[in-house]
Amino acid sequence: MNRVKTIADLARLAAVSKSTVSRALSDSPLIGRETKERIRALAAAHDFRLNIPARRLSLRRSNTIGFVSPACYEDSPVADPFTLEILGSVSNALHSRGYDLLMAHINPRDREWPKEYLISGRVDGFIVLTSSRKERDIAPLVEAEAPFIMWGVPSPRSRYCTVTGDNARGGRLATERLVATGRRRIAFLGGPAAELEVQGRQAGYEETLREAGLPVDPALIVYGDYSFASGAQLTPTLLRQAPDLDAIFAASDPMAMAAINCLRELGRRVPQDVAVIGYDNLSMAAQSSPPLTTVSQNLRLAGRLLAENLLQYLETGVVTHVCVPVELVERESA
Amino acid sequence: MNRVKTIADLARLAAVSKSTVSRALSDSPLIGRETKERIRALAAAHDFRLNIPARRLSLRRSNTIGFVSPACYEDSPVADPFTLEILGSVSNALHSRGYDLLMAHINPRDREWPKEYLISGRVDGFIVLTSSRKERDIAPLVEAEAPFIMWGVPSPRSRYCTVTGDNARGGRLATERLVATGRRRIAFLGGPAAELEVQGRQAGYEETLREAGLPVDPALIVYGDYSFASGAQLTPTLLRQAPDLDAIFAASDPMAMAAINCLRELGRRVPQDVAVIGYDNLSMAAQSSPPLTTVSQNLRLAGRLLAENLLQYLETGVVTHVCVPVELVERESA
DNA sequence: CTGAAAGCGCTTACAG
DNA sequence: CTGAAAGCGCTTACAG
Repeated sequence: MNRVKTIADLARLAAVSKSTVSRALSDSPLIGRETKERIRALAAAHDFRLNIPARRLSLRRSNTIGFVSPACYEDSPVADPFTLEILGSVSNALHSRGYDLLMAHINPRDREWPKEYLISGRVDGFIVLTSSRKERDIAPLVEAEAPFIMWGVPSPRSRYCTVTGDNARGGRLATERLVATGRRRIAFLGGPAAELEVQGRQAGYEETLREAGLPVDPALIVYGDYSFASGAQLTPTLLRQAPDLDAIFAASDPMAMAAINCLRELGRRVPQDVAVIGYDNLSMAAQSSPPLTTVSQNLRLAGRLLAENLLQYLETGVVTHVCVPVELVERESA
Repeated sequence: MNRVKTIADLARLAAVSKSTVSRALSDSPLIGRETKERIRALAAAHDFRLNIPARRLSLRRSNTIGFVSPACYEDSPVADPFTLEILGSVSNALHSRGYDLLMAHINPRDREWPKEYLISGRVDGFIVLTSSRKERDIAPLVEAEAPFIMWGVPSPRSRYCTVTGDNARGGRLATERLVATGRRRIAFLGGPAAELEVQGRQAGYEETLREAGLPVDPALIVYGDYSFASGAQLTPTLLRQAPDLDAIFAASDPMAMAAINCLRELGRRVPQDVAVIGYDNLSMAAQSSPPLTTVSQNLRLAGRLLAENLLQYLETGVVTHVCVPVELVERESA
């Protein structure tokens, strides 16, 4: 028995036309239930799969989304655990909508990459995760008029879709918890100062301090880049500038863990001497020792919204900006 | 000026046939240098890109590789930093050979996924990274006769390509370092006991102990799953079974960092009281505090070999098994 | 060196 | 409800 490779083969077996097979497989209402079932059974029996490149050519649509992240930068890939966690939920959401997920390979010095993927029909749009170098990665997309959605706070007058966390509220929740447990010298171990999400969290942090009658002390505020490395580097700085600090609100879980590590090395106990709160609730947070109290962004939902709102944009052209809710996950570090 | 979207448009502009345009763009030796340059200049001027789905249909080859990893399991995606680091180098290597990288979405309870990607022509082969559930993920691939390459030690009588690290040597290098610095009660904080790579490392560990005249003590040996979580969970066990341990050789950098964290929490200093060595030299290793001494597997090279050997297999059918060299990166934790 | 033509395997407007 | 035919945009054997 020779393999059934094309709808023509299947049509011959079923003694119908290619059109009918095509319609039966795509569940067209034009085809009678009985015919449809017969053809589908035949297809299943022969392990038949539609040829997808042919389908894409015919439909002039790739049903593929490009994932843009520093993990696939050409020169210096950045391995950020956040990327990987959100990648999983994006993949799930796209899969259930019948879309493939392509890792876009980016040369940050080149502005042609969106065209390379888009004009060539390899991708219908992009999901962009680019924590620290937003402008640089976004510009070529805007220039190429590429359909895309970004994780992060939109810049004013942006015409692209975004999904973001509620940063001001995240900053509030963390700071309120620290204030409520009696901390008075609370440090802000931030991400890049230029980022709107960092500013949002800082605003939440400062408001909460003021409401509690605590001063906002610049010596307690530093900016890093979300990485473990920057947490390890900045914690000693913080301790030097403010030896009496009794809490740290970090911009990411890796930063929080780096901070805990440094604090212990320098003889401070966590949470007794210094309470620490992270951000994102990555899988590592629950397993850290002590288990990390952290602000959860519901990355599962975030991934789904990134996928669904981009697909919706492709269909309708409607630009959406959504904000996923944020909650404090209380564990032992604060 | 209306967009130049197909080689037919370009052919009209250049006053040649579609065949000539196609050949010029694919750099065929049949075309004269002058004609070729003229056509290519025209293509560049109009931002022309070949339609890739059409090309794939015509060539009956997708020029796309599927990346299989627990990061995209349907039910419970696993965010392992190792995955992300190797993904970057795989992406680079595939890109420079003209291949796209698709994230395969896997339902581990379903054996159809390789066919779904392969028979439908979406993918020419797979790169498989599946640390802890090898058999389960490999079986459907073997069954579907899918071309693939795996990161890891091949099981006996396997007919697929592999790239692996030199585990026995990794185990030796780490243990030798610990012995040389005077440690006598060295714990093995392993990965899954059933894995050949873990057995390889353990063999290197035990041999080195014996050569140094030290006993192999079962109380010093435990098995986890490479994750930060399992490091955090098993370090107290180890300490209970062997309170006098003075070194830990961990199966991954996250495990090593979890161990350091626990040790400090329990009042042991690192490296003074207990030396710790990790595995993989992920970016976090250099930034840990103290900076982690670790066994480096050269993931850059590993990624390149995964890509190149798979492509070579697709061309020639030659099954390769290669082993990337391993070296000890000496930092401060041991 | 160049071109006309067939073919890759789908989808769908059109006709019945 | 079903089929014949055109079309999606490439590549390449064949003929010149």
